[in-house]
Amino acid sequence: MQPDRLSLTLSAIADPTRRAILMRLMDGEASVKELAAPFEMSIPAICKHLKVLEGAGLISRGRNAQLRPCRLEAKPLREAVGWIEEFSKFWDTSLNRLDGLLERLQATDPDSKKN
Amino acid sequence: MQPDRLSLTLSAIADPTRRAILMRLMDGEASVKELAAPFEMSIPAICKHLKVLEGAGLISRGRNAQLRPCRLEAKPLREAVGWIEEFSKFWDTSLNRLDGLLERLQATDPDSKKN
DNA sequence: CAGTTAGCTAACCGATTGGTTAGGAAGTGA
DNA sequence: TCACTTCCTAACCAATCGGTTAGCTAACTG
Repeated sequence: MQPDRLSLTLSAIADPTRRAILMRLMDGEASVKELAAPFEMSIPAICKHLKVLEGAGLISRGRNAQLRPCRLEAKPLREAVGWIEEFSKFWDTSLNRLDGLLERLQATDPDSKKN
Repeated sequence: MQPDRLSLTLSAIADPTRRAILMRLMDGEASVKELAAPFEMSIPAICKHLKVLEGAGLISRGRNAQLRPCRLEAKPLREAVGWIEEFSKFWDTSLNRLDGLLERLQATDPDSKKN
């Protein structure tokens, strides 16, 4: 069963390497080599991550001489935001007050951050 | 390397079965059997999904006789919303106009939809 | 007590994931 | 032409994922 678009998007951004790549692309287009630089992994590994991101529609690729620059695409993530915000809405209406209360209670704890 | 909390959350909701379970839990607590009913898979399979959701902190479990009811938990998904909204913000400010332009350009296609 | 119900773990399986190395294609430029 | 750079695919590998069945515990019920 091929996964639906939302699942594709979410599993694409579930990987920290791929999120870091997306963050980097917020500063503008970048080549594969530039994207790979911060990581301790091979170029082909980065290529695979880029393929996943492209498959989810989160990036698109251009062509400039030998370079195949990547840039961000907006739409699919909007859908993900939509889904998650369904839940936000639910929690905002029914759980926010309890949530705030809990945080306040934890804040009264002197300095032990055990959670 | 154990994954960070955000990755845990996102990969938990990347699965359509688990999203359906969360949706169901928006209507209130439910037992494992109740949660399993709509699906064509075995109870142990559902148990595994519940374990993933619990591991991500998205649900918690109670105890009532033989039942071990599940309920939603709010916090981890908030973090996910936060991360994704970082991107929304970026796109809203810098890409929306380009986005609209591109859609208009694609709309040179015969009769196409507006939004 | 015996029998039923709810839920779990263990062991197993095939498919997918996330990485590697090797090697090749395509473009640049001496 | 030849060398170099950039990026890709192919093949492989270990680990994880998503499901199964079998069998167990714990709690209710007759």
